[in-house]
Amino acid sequence: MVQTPKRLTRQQSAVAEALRSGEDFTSAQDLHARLRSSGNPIGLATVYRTLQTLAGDGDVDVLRTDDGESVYRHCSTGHHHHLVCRACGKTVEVEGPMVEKWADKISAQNGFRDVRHTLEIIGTCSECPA
Amino acid sequence: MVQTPKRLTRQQSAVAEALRSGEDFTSAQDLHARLRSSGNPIGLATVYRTLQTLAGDGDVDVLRTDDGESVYRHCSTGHHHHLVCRACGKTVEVEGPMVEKWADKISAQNGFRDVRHTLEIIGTCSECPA
DNA sequence: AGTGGTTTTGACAATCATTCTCACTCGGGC
DNA sequence: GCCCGAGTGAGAATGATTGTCAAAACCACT
Repeated sequence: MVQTPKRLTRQQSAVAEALRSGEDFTSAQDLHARLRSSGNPIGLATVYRTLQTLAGDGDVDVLRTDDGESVYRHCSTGHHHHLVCRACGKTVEVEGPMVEKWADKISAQNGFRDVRHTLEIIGTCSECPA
Repeated sequence: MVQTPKRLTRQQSAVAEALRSGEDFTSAQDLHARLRSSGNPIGLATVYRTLQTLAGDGDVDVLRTDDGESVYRHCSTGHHHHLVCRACGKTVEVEGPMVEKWADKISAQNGFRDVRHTLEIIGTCSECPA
């Protein structure tokens, strides 16, 4: 198995940087538009590719909005979940050790292996009107 | 506000029935194909519309597969979560009262209102190879 | 059973995020 | 500086979902 060389390109840095500086979840399309308008020529396909790679490496979190769009966010720390405001998009990272344990227990009880889980909580934050 | 009459059509029954008889999550496309091939003429758009309605009424559960396809499943009982086999699609419904409480608590602590959450656990079940 | 007014349907076009294609470019080891 | 394969990008392709709108079906009323 030959390990593929990992080149460091301007585009990849740009995407990673843009994600790192953003607070909230961002769609690939948005990211592309933002990079473009900030004088950073980059192809849409490249944005998608880079995001996939980053997500695969666990450097960013991915989740799907209700309308089927994938959104990305830079996430440094280990496993955690998200509390998202449906109005303004504000995101709070939360941890729930008991949830992890519960999921593991349930899985074991049903004979499931290699288990992963996703948990998202969406609501309206205190700064947004009803 | 005049309440729109709810007509009972052959197509709607067919979709509801097909969902009720199915065990696992099914995509709209699959459902459409299955209805068609079982001698039940129905339009794709109608399948989507009906599924949306059913989902809105809380008669079916919706979730998104990793590749962005919406899948539907008939779910009788109240709020619960799913343990899904990534290989064969087998689905186990599970409840987690403590998870609900945890989610509520976290939300309250962060000042969120009108909170909903989604939790899916995926793994490989005991009957599927690694 | 017939009629009318409205909802629902369905074939097809349109949309839209994402992926594919493939010729071209550039990073970096020599 | 040279080379070559990984990386890029413009546009086409894909594929699920939604919109359109004339035609069909439903139901209340006679």
